[in-house]
Amino acid sequence: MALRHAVLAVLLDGEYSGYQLAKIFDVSCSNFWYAVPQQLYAELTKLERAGLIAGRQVIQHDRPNKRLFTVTPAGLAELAAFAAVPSKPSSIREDLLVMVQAVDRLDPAPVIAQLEERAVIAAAKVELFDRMLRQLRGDLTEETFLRESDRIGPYLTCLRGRGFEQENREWCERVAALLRARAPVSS
Amino acid sequence: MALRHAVLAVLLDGEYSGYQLAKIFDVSCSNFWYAVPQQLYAELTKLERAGLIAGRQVIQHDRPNKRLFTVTPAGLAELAAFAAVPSKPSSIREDLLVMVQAVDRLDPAPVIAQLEERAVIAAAKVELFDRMLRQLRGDLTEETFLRESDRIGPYLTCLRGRGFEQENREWCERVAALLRARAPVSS
DNA sequence: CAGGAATAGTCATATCATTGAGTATGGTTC
DNA sequence: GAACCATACTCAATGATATGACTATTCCTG
Repeated sequence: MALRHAVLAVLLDGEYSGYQLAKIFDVSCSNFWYAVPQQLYAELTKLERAGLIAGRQVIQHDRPNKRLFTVTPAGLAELAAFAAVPSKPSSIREDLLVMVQAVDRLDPAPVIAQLEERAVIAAAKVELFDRMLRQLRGDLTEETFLRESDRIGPYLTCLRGRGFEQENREWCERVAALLRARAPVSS
Repeated sequence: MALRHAVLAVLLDGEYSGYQLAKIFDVSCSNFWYAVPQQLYAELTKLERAGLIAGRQVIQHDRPNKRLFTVTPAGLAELAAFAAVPSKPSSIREDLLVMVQAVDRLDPAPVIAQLEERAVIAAAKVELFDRMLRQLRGDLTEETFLRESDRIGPYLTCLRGRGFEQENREWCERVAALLRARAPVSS
């Protein structure tokens, strides 16, 4: 029952189609939730049936028609109710950490390779988030923007995503260098 | 197919019963994977049937009997195969972030309360991880331990857990303070 | 004009995860 | 001695997620 709230939260920003949502929720740029398109289309159907969002058909001539969705007052109330109940911390589940946990008893080479690859990915995401942040705050300083803008939610979640990826990158680089130094391998 | 590898990775450290594993995988101290007891018992059954772990019955007189499990050579091979295939980054899914994403259109009071609560929880986990790290490295310095010990996997994952919670704490505190400053509320 | 990419979406299925309720034993505390 | 907690584990039902295969349209490129 949480994907639905993530969808509602994103639709607060404006009308989106399932396809557009799919891009927002994609791994490459989702800073607070991830979902595949199929999940989103299914969720949109449920949300519409529940009266929490309203869809309208848009006829297009240059590409397939689409349906754009907006949050209804009932949807906003649902979000408010969601925000009112205490949430549990999300659980950590990361394959790469499992590998590092076991690395003493395994060949470290593939683990090192993955750590280095992940560090690069994390660095790219940090840069992506930096671009998103700059775009969101326009020509204001961060401080001014956060004090005065009336739409800071996406900026704040983006900050969290940036912090996570920065941490991730530093850890991956440190661990990779360490494992390399301990067991000099060719790869 | 990832819980199974997490279980194998933990069982590398020694014999454990399902009940002991359940404690290790509990939210309060799991730094790289989380699972409820029922999942673990089910997974242990599957792993034993697949020959990846071996269990032995231990008769106890002061409390119920238990079964202790160890990784078999086949299990170690399975872990090695797992570490060899590239893993996907885990997806972010955090209720609290969904709330912050939507906070501009909601009453900020309950969100602020949850952020402050979460900051306290994160701070407690940082301290817990610090204690675990100290215990793991004994009287060695971190640098010496990481260079010379032959069991650094758990230490490294613990470092990642600490970094995550530290980041989390700082973000929660900052965002809570910011939202408080923007909309002075009673709560 | 064939092939591929982008847009826009659907269906089916299998596995995974969550939740709640149980069973059983022994020790401790009030 | 009743209640409660810790150990140790099981079963069942539901809900969420992941995976793969599909349909359809239009635009752009070679």
